[in-house]
Amino acid sequence: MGGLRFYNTMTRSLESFEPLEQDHVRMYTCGPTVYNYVHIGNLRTFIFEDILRRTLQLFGYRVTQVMNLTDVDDKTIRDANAARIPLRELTDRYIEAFFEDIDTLRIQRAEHYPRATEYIPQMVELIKRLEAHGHTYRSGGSVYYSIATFPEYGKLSGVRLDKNIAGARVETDEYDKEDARDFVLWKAPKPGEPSWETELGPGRPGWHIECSAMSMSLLGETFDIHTGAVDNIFPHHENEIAQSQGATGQPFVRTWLHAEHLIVEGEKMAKSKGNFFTLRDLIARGYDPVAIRYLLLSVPYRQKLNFTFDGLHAAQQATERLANTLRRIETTPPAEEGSGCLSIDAIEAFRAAFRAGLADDLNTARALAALHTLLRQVNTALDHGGISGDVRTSLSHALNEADSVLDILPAHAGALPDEEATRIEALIEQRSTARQNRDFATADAIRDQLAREGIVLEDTPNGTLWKRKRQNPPEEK
RNA sequence: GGCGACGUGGCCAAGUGGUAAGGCAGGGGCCUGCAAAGCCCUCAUCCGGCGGUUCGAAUCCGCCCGUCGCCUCCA
Repeated sequence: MGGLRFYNTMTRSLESFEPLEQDHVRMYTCGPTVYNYVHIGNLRTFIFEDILRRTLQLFGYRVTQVMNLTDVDDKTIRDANAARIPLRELTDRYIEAFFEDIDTLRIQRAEHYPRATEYIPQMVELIKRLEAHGHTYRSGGSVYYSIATFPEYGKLSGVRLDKNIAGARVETDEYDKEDARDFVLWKAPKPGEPSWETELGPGRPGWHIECSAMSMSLLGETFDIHTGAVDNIFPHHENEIAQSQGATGQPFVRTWLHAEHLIVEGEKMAKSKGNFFTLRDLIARGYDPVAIRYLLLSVPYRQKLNFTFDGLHAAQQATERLANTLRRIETTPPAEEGSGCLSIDAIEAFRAAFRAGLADDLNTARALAALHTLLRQVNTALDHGGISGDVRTSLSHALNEADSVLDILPAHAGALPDEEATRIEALIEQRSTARQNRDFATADAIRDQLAREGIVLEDTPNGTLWKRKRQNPPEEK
């Protein structure tokens, strides 16, 4: 175990990772605000968190991951009101859609998905602790955090609020803050907004408090890793630190990891630019979820990821090639040990390179390069000496290990002799007979017919294989 | 105005002092009845530009040009 290195936003440096508990990592990953379908930018971050989680597991750690679901905020309230439905109905709908989407992308489930509205008592409790420590003030029925009482404020982001007021947009303050830099912990009730009766008075929570309350409730006052996208660094995570450490006096988080943004065709993704995509949009255009996953994980998380349809096409080709090679391995009988065979050394070199890539701050590009190199060696061996039974077992283990993190190889579907497959195989049988009789016209007619149905044939020394061709997405502009 | 990231072949991208991984696309060849799949060869004398440090830099320093992001609720 061990050997992992992560770039900690707090220290702005690469650090060796050691969890507080020897074999156990506790991490909090900022989740979605459930007022709409998640977009591919959100998913890039979730996939980074998935790779993080799986890498920790690969390196022997038990992981407890919490991902919050923000189900009360300005936008959820706005959209529920617009649709004239209860807030809960709106958020239930998009929570369900969220789980569908992460399943589609093979993102592993976290251990906990707390909803903000179910942690109101914990938030109130936390705010009371902050009050007891003198970090807050009340005004107009709201409770505010006084930045001036927390000297470390700004340490994570490097933002110095006193220095960048000029030029920044000046917010017209809807509430009554003493200082423009302060932020709200508890919002006074407003007409048309949900409100909770609490010891703080009626109202609803501010955005930042939920993450402090839920993370500490489920993971303890100090835990190992906190993640999100770069836009969360300021003010969200900065405020979380102020809230948590202001209340407990203990360090909040040991390692902060932040994913860079995804941009589209070189530009920030925005609904107004028409370059805004949800997972559902891409699936509807015929793209394969595994290709989308591949693309989103292929660029290391601290790099901006430029999402393009060319890139998605390339990802689709790459995943198809991986699948083809895997199929070759499975359908080729073991060879005798000999020259031209795949060596155990090649597999061990791959395992080392793959793990080294991930250990280096989740360098997925390096890990993928190692995988591609191995699979080329596999194909070369298959074309020449072959793969012996023993080597094949090791290969299989190594590939499973890699895919336990990447999850981009096709699932072993097993033999499923449904009617469709039976019919196709009967046609292939007819074609084989025709080929044996050198009746290529008939053979090709059968192949063409199947091709029109989206079935691709491959004649190999071990018989004719078939696969379903992925529907070719329409050309993008 | 403040803070920050980045600029490597047609596209994506690794590499942070020792002489350019990997993928996609392209070209040539092999295999095949023809395909498909796969393999082999090929594809950056060069890493935004100009200086500097060094025996040696894509990698360190300075300046310039360019792109992108954050600056109170956007992952």
